[in-house]
Amino acid sequence: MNESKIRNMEEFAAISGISRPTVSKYFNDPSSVRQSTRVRIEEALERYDFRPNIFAMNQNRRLTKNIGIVVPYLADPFFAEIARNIERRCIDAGFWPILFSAHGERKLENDILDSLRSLRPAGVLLAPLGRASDRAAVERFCQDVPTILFDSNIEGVGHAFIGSDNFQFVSLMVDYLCRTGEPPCFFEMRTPANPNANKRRNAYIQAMERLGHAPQVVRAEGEGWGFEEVGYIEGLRAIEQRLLPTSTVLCSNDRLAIGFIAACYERGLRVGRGPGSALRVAGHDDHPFSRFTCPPLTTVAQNYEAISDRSVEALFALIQNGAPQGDRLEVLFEGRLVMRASA
Amino acid sequence: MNESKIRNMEEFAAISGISRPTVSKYFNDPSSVRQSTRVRIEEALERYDFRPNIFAMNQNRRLTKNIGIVVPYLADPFFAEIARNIERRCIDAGFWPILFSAHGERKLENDILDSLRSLRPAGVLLAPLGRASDRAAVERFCQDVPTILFDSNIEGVGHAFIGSDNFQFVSLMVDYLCRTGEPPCFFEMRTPANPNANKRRNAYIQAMERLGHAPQVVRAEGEGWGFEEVGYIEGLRAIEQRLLPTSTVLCSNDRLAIGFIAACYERGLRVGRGPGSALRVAGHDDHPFSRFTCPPLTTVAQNYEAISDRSVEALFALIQNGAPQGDRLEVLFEGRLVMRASA
DNA sequence: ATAATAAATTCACGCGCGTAAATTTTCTAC
DNA sequence: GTAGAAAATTTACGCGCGTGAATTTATTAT
Repeated sequence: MNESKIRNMEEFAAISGISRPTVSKYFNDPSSVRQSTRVRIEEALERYDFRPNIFAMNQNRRLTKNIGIVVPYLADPFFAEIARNIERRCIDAGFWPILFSAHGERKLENDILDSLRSLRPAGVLLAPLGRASDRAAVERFCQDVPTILFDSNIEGVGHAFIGSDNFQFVSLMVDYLCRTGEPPCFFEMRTPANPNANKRRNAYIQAMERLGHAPQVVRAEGEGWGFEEVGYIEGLRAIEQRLLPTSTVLCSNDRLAIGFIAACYERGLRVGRGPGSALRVAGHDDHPFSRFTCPPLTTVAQNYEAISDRSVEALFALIQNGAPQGDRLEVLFEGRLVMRASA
Repeated sequence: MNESKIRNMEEFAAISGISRPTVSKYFNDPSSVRQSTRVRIEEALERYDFRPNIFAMNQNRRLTKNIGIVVPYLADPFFAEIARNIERRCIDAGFWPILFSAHGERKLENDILDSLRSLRPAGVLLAPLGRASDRAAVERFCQDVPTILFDSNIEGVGHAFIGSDNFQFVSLMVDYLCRTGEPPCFFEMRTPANPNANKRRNAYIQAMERLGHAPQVVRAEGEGWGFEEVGYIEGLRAIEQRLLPTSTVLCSNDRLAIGFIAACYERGLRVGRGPGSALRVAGHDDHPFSRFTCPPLTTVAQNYEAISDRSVEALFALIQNGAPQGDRLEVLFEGRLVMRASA
């Protein structure tokens, strides 16, 4: 490879014997130029490895190839995994994904939306904070930028929502738990950050009533995104103060369950479904760490890949075709029961 | 606030009654203009909320305000936490951090460096993959872009390295374990992805010999960044095949230990330091999840904040003063023993 | 071979801002 | 009040590329 002293597209066009506008066309869509031209450009490309200046490109294009990915809390491996999937799809489609985390903070989420706006992205995939989100701000943003919401819904905001069917998740698990033992109580945070939590509680109540059992919700105090910590602290308290009405505990999500199991262990309560076990514990999400709790956590698995794939797909459609004609798209994926040793 | 129909700096300069070049100066450094001018600009800014076009800014500036942050594996909450700290510092200093994860893949790391180059960043904070990194590629990159390596060192590459003192980590733990019970064997991956692992093994051997014990290394098979999985699978195998020469196991890192503890639990081996415990298990790093294993994991805590702070500090110095005169800076922070129930 | 069509090229302008040089205004000190 | 310094302004150019209109060249059909 010749040393690349190519400074701009002008020079590159010169040495490859093609006009600059044609080269420009090539970089925006290689298939838009004649085959013979394309070959010549690509040959020159191998010898000189030139890349157009991103800033100049983005300045002049009506729409950039940027795609924003916003998650509420990146220290949660669940979002890291989803972000990874999404990133890959975007890159494969020739886009430039940029990842942001709100780190659980409302102000940061708003700042991110502001930054994103000035990046003039082709589209944005947004998993909002939920309750902590600034609904008005998100709404304004979605009016300016094609945005798909995922994981956590804000009713009526954004051009589509892709997530999980929380009702199906919870009834699946409640059915299973009732079928195999004592009906569960429901362990959740009193003021959950995520709107999915509310859906899950309601689904729990509904499922229990359907089966003819009395629903019993145990509420943990605590704020923020340190769910394991809350599950642990409040698990200890629940055990000590005998707040658990049953010996089967269905946690609103796996991270709470991870903390709760740690509390059980510390208090010498054996978790599991076998004889000699004091307590059954289950969760939702199939968090990456759920396989490594002691005992491994029985849970309902989110369909990570389906969610990320479908979100990206919806965004691409939105970018190409503009806002859809009909209603706001909502896709909810079903979960899969993952039976492990904890319940 | 008046509706912002401001389309560019020209218009904004006009309505605020200041010349465009002066406004430009203001945005590059508000303190570089006269106080009275600054006030006038900021008043206009409140009424019209104009923001300069990022792409046009970056195109013409010698150096952008972008700072690249590259981590090897974002699904590891350790890196998510560090990234968060770094992001915040950069924003506070008026920079624009952009986060990338190599997701454990060499090709992706190289791609990221390529992308980063075209972003013309003021500087980059890079936690390389380690063994899987393309040394030559990273080296070339560091020659073009001011780069600080952190967490994982590549000898001689980059303008500085900020990390942890693995020797101190391990001797701290070995001392503790020997002082309070049987000397530990060392559980690690046979071909660790991270160069820190090699340092830790050597440190273990050295520490044991210093104390007059025979070092015993147990090697786990397995590749990649799914450390918990490896720890679990190989933990099961080690227990079944009675490969553990002692009843105290020092894991190379916490994620391995998390998997190992899960294996112990499954095999009915009680982990802990009390009577009735079959095995003591310890790790290194104080991974965010280590507090929630069963039992909670005894470990050596990385100084997350010191590492991220010092890295950012070193990068800013590098950006301002250019390459330093003397040797490549290497800063190693000491760890803190965190005694929990597992050992 | 010629006409009709498609692709490539040339030409020209614009995007929004950085920045340097020259000039004017404002500030500071005496 | 004036000289000198400092800040602001004016002027002018350039960054690297997108893009549209007009023109030329290449391709395909007749």
